Amino acid sequence: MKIFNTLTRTKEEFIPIDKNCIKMYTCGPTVYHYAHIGNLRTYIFEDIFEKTLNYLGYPVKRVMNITDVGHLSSDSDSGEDKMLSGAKREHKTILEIADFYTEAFKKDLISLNIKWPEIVSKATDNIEEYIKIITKLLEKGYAYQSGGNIYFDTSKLTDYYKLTNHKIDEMVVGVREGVEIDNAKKNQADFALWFTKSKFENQELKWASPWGLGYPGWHIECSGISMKYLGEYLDIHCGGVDNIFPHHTNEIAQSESYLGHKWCNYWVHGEHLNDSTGKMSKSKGDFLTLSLLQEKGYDPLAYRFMCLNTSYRKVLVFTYKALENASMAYQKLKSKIKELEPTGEIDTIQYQEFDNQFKEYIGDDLNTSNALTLLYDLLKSDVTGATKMKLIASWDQVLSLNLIEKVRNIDTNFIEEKIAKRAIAKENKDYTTADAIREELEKQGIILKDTREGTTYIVK
RNA sequence: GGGUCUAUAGCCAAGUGGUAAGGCGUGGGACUGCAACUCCCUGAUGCGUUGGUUCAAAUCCGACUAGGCCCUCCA
Repeated sequence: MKIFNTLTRTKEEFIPIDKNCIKMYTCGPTVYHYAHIGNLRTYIFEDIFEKTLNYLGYPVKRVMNITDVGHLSSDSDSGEDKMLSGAKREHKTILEIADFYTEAFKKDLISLNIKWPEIVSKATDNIEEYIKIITKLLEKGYAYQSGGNIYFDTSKLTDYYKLTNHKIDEMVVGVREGVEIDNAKKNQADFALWFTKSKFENQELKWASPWGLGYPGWHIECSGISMKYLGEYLDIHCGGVDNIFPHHTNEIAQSESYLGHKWCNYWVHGEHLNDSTGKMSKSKGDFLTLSLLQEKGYDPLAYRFMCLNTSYRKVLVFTYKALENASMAYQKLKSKIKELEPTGEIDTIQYQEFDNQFKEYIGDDLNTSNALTLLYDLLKSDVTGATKMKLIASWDQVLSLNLIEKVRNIDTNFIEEKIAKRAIAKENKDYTTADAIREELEKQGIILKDTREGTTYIVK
């Protein structure tokens, strides 16, 4: 398959280290609040990526972290810890906050048919791993102690900015408001690996380390967890585009300095979901959660469908009009599929042709848009119903849109009786009764359809 | 200021040199007691503007315009 690699900024042929076990790491959430649907777009993309690899015959070992400590709102020793501010906001302990929002996140993923990664590990469960790495970085001279903290020395690297092409001399310090200059750092670009002195009085979580009681920096967490579970060589590392700098840049710096060789071959980033004013954030405007969309009557999978209609590498602007559009399209697609009957034999030649085309599309940098178009082409084609249904069921392993739902058990006698009663009412031109029966059944998800040959029904 | 990405019909969007996929919506029709569902028909001489390369450009190159994102919070 082909995939766009941020490292080279080109679409590359994917060459696995071991085709029998693809090693994939995806950055997980900081569980200090609900996820908004923009956050979730990234997990939809990663889910499609993992399932595409599976569909093309590659088993995947995927690891994801849960950040429950150390994520400051600034990377110098300033700003507030996100977890801490979440706890303060809700008058709970950090552990309570972490557990609560981890569960909420899990529910969101289930609603969106996103597979829970094989290994999910909490930042706080791997402290010894970070200490091991930091110790070695100090030994090798890539890190230094200053002002009570341990920092990574970015001046030791010549290719620190290889992921972004940033030019150090052109960088503007403090573009964002509220960024404080940390005087303990040797270079402005240096980042903290371990904090021992904390400004926060209530810093609940601290661990013993060779440098004193403290807690890890944010970036070390992903390197530590990744190397612990996936070893020294990684095939794929994913995340949202916002992670390219500084998070992934720093991960590369510390991991490769620690290992002494190249760490990860493919860096793949999902673009953001914006609103009409630009980037979506939890602090500004509507805080769009999945449950809010559900309250408004939208199926979470309609949102998944909306994401799949375009490329993961393009900014998607969220509007209710766009969601409405996707929702209608998704419902229509499902009802079309519902009317399929598994008639005829499975035409193996046609099956292969369609399936190969599908693989070509999703294998082309996850072109889900073309994959969906192929689905419409299939529905319109003259292949047998049995072939169509088998293909759709198979493709849905990747698309995960519940395209083929199990028909629930229904009392056919009951429906037939109602239809008969309604027919009599219609004979007598008693449309009030006829419409009442139609409505009654509709409430139970049974849609009547009057045709020349009589009344039939479909079950929703 | 530097980096990076984007611009295709009312909306979402594919397209990577061979003459503009697909979906939603709109309008028309079939079906219906009326509907809903479904089905059929219906859209860009045109791909931000402008030069250039080429037999051929939405696709390649230059300039310009508009906008997004990053430059130590984020997915």
